[in-house]
Amino acid sequence: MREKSEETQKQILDAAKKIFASKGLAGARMQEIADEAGINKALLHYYYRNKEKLFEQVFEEAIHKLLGPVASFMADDSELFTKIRNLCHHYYAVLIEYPFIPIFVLNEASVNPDRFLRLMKFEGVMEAKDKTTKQIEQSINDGKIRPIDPRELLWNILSLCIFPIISRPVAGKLLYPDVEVSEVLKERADKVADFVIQSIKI
Amino acid sequence: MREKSEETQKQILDAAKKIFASKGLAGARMQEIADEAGINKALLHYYYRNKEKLFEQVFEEAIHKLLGPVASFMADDSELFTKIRNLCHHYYAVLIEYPFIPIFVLNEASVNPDRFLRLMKFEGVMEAKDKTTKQIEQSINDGKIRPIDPRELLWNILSLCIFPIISRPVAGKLLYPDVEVSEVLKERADKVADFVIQSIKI
DNA sequence: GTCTATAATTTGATAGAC
DNA sequence: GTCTATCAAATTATAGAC
Repeated sequence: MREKSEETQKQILDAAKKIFASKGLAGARMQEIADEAGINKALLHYYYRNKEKLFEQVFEEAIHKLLGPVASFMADDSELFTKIRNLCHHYYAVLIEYPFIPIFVLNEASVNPDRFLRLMKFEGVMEAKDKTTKQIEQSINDGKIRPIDPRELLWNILSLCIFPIISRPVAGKLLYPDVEVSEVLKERADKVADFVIQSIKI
Repeated sequence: MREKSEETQKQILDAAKKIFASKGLAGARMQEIADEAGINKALLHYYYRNKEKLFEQVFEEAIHKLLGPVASFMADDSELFTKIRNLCHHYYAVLIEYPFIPIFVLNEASVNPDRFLRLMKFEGVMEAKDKTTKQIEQSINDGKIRPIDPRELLWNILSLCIFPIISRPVAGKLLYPDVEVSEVLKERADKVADFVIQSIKI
């Protein structure tokens, strides 16, 4: 079936991504990950010395996928409404694939906020944020959007992009009992962008 | 130091609250809870037969504090914008006082959505939601607000009320490095209500 | 590289003295 | 009611054959 190590490695990472996503770090079982990858525990440990290392791999890859583009999107020269739309789409796309990121980051952040802050600085998020902040202020001065604290606006966008992902299991059952929530989420990026733009446009 | 069982019980519940909130059910260790409570594991098991039972106790108490009043607010007969404002204020008021509840609930809800759903039904959240949903639809038909899927609107309000609380440590450092975030949060309820109403009003 | 079998460790839970 | 000591089960991790 499988011939190469690279192939197995990918299977492991995909399996780990899936299990970590639904169970979290503590709740995930190495056996379950091995099963999902179609191999056994021993081989899993052969590829990744321990569970912690495996998680680090998946997590850092995920963070990079999330924050790298966020910084790029915020730092580019597109018009404000376009930028908001791009940001929403990106957040939803990545977080649907790595839904465990927010909860894990938030858990860690409550214990050690500086660790995540360091990662954000490394990815260039701070400068990107400053640039977007200036852009928002400029848009207000130009009479393009109503007055609003840029920090407030950014926090709102983050809330509307991230919270639905982490609340998906319960909100899905509460609000969308008869629909496939993953489908709802896919369409939600654009609707959230609309919601934000509706709120700030003159 | 301790004389009575009631006192010990409270210490246990407070400790469990704290540990479960930061580690989740799977991540929490009975030893750690015992340490935090200033007792030993055996005594912990004397008060609560097993970890599951202890968790149930803490979880249900937290849910009740959060959802009971929410259901009342949603079920009352106030006008839509007033209701939105009330909801935002209530969420912020309660969650500023009990900031551990959301992470705690979301952690577990991701793993076991049905447990949370059962509690929501018990607290009467479903009926309250249905009533507010009808109210939103009526407001759209009356031309009072722009067309929007009620589920989408409710999910947005929840996001804007809950996410800032759980992201406070990291968002605070990112967005408000030189300000006291607790002060920002206190004023935020009204601003969030404004943001939502601005987005949906005609 | 991949497997089976097993060691080592963690941790929830209990027995029994005081 | 509270403790020390210990068991039993679950789970991570490794040894060693192929």
